[in-house]
Amino acid sequence: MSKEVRTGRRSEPRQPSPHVARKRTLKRHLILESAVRAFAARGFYGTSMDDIAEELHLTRGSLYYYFRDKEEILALCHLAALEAVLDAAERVRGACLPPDETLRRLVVEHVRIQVDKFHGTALALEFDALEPKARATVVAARDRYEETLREILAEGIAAGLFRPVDPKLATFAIFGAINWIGRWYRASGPSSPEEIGTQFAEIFLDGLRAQPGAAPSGGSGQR
Amino acid sequence: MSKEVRTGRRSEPRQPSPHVARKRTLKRHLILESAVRAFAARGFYGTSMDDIAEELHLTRGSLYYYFRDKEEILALCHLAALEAVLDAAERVRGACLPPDETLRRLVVEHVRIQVDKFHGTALALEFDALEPKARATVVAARDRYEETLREILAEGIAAGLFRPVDPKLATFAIFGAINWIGRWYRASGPSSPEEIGTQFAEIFLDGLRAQPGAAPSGGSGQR
DNA sequence: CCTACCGATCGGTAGG
DNA sequence: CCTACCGATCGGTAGG
Repeated sequence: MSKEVRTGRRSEPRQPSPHVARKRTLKRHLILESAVRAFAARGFYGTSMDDIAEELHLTRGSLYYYFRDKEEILALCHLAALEAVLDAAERVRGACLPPDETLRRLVVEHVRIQVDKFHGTALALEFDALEPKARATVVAARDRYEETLREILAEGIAAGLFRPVDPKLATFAIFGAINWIGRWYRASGPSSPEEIGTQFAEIFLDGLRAQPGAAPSGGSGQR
Repeated sequence: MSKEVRTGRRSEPRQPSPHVARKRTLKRHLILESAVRAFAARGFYGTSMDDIAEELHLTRGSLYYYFRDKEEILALCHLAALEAVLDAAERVRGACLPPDETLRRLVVEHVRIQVDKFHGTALALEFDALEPKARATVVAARDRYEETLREILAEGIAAGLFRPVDPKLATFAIFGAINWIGRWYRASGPSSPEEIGTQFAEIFLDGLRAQPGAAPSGGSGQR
């Protein structure tokens, strides 16, 4: 918060009152939410600043009071999404569960965050549109998350719990399936985010093929 | 205009010579290939007609001799990709193999087509940009392909070869993983399209989890 | 007369 | 936070 200098008797222009700063932060949140919706629907280049401003009953120009430019809004959308899944990954890993259960929970959490908070398109936005510096920041956060997933897979392989797949390709497959959700998911559809996450985790963990020992249809009573 | 006056008994203006028509068809192919590359790299809205024309040493205006507008180009890119994977699906299904092997081959073929012929982004383009009629055509072809995949899954489930997953969600998972390839694949990377397709098929068919009966690391001599 | 374009510019709209 | 604009660039089309 207030770093060092008390505002003292004179209001410094750099230091708005807490009340004003809070209002500004809230508005920034609203704008980013509107932007995520628009970007998810029509992509970065297909979304105008008017699109983002419109549903907040603002005009295009006002957005530049809150954000430097369109790219900054895109970068912050990405970073918010990545922060959310990185938090989820830390929480899930903190539980110190076996790699398969860790993976299952992370997939479910990631799907839930992606769908509920980012309209299915959290990490699927085009950060190629960002200038090098902002892109580097976003890519670094994305790489941290991908690395977390690869670690979980590597641990599972080392423990003999997972087959010796290529952790990179497996990570891309999982990411792809989750990031693609935004292209087909509709809130009015038959599947809830929880059902999607649970099914996806099941497919990635156990595959489509029935276990050789399992009965085709009648329960084997294993569980 | 003098519509009624025939120019003589030969050379109808509507019917160009076969040689000229062929040249035109070839040129159209070249333009579509350029467009796919550009759309894959920067998306539909991020690509200008100049971008598409540039690498063919044409000017923007010349494209309008070959195509009505930018949307038609996007629609034809989609349809070419869908035609390719639909052909592959027909070929693979024609072999009358068990559902698991059919699925494996189709995933490998789809990945190969997607990467080699469409720069990883064959079915991942934004057809929301199309006007209703063109979009309906593209969506119909895409639905036909998705339906094919769902049928393979349903047959496998009916045969007891696949676990009773939701065929729709499983199809979306497979599509997502494949359509996401364009976001990370680089020809200079370590994995060939064939390796990617093979690994993806393996992950979807058998999952990440090691079989209960299989040895963690030492070969069981099964194969 | 037709083909395959070009140079220039149209009306609109983007980010800022 | 809006109105009034800018430099540039967009998709698309004119005449030759």
